[in-house]
Amino acid sequence: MTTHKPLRADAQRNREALLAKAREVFDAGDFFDLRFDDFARLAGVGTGTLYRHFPTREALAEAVYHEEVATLCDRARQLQATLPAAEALATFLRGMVDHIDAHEGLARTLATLMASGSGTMAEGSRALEQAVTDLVAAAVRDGTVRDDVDAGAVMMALHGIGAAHDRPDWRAEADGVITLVLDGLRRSHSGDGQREHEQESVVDQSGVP
Amino acid sequence: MTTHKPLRADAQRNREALLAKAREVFDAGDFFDLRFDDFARLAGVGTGTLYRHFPTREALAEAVYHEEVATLCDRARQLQATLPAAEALATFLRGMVDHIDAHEGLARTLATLMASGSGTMAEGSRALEQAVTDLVAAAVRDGTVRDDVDAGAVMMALHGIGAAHDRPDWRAEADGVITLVLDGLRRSHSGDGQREHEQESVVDQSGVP
DNA sequence: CAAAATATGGAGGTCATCTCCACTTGTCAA
DNA sequence: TTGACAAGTGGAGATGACCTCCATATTTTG
Repeated sequence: MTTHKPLRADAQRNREALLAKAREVFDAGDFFDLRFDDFARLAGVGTGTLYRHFPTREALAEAVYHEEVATLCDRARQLQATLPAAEALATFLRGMVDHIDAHEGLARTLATLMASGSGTMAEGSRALEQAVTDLVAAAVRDGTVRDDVDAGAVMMALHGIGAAHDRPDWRAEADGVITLVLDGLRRSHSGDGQREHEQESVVDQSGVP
Repeated sequence: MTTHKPLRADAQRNREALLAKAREVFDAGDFFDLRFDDFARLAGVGTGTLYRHFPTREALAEAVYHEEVATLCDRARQLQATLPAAEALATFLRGMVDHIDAHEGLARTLATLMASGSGTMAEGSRALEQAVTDLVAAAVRDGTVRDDVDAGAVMMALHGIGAAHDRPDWRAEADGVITLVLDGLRRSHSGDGQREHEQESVVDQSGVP
């Protein structure tokens, strides 16, 4: 499952070198300030080789992203197995912030790619999303979390956290978002009948009058 | 204040044409699929003229963004003047989603710019942020909203909504985020002593083991 | 109206991206 | 081991987007 095509020993080595260098450059946050050709040199391979292994910047990013996501998913599963659902969710989300904080360069890179990319790294994201969905679902099942808000909303909030890395006091605000989300997720505040987000059309909405 | 430099009649006209076309292209979402040179043609001016008025894509985007933001800020002030604080905040946030929904192309464009840009449109964003901050502050003052979470967190969540425009059921999830944020903002759920986001160090955090 | 100031536009320089193919390296059967 | 075929390599150069520059055109002013 890890290797879907039998690569030649040679090719395998180059691919590895590329990925290793990519991780390095990602973490430094220099990914977009670097000519793609130069990146090949940096990794010690020719331009052609780089392009054969990873046809685009995005393809390379996705490959790196994959491992990153795998780590996070493992953590999610581990937490889910050892803590009460609500706590597992909370811990995971808090940990997520730590993680993004620790790998700012990577977060920046990914945010950029997600925003501009046309649905790239969809697969990698899907895995992470599944993990979050599972955590939320478990918490819903044991009654500590409301069931009328999709887990996707949580993903969206996380997305915002990752994308806004450059705000002056990112850390405090990121923690704030998590706090809001977690408290917002708690089961019904005013008794029981929590009305859906009905949205009564507000005022005039058209941008230009 | 609107015109800080006396432009020649001629120049003024071209600037206008550029902006008009820009708004159009933005809303269509084609902004990044278009050669910048071609955009000049499209607006009926020469390349040089385009570059003189807007040295970069970002500069052009910011100009468009400005008007957009002004509209939203007006709405915020208007709501704040006519509704109770909590309701004004809620209505504004819900309206924000409608607005982004209605101008998806623009939202997409802006998200891209915010993510990749190096702090561009900081000024435009600041105005919007101020509006949100004011709305939150008012609600805090009248006791309907907690005071231990920065308004910046709300901005961050909004950012996430704008940046994730391409998710399959964006609308439902966006509404979900707003719901979570609003409920999360309600003053203390469990009595009074709402503990700060303390963050007890979770598990192993280093990306690579 | 003439001259000075201001603005125009597009031809062409510069530079990152990506393709292509003559050559090297690895693999496998005899 | 060896030969021969497949798989992979790398970098020269085509491509095309971005931006600059300046001879020309348009406004404004005295």
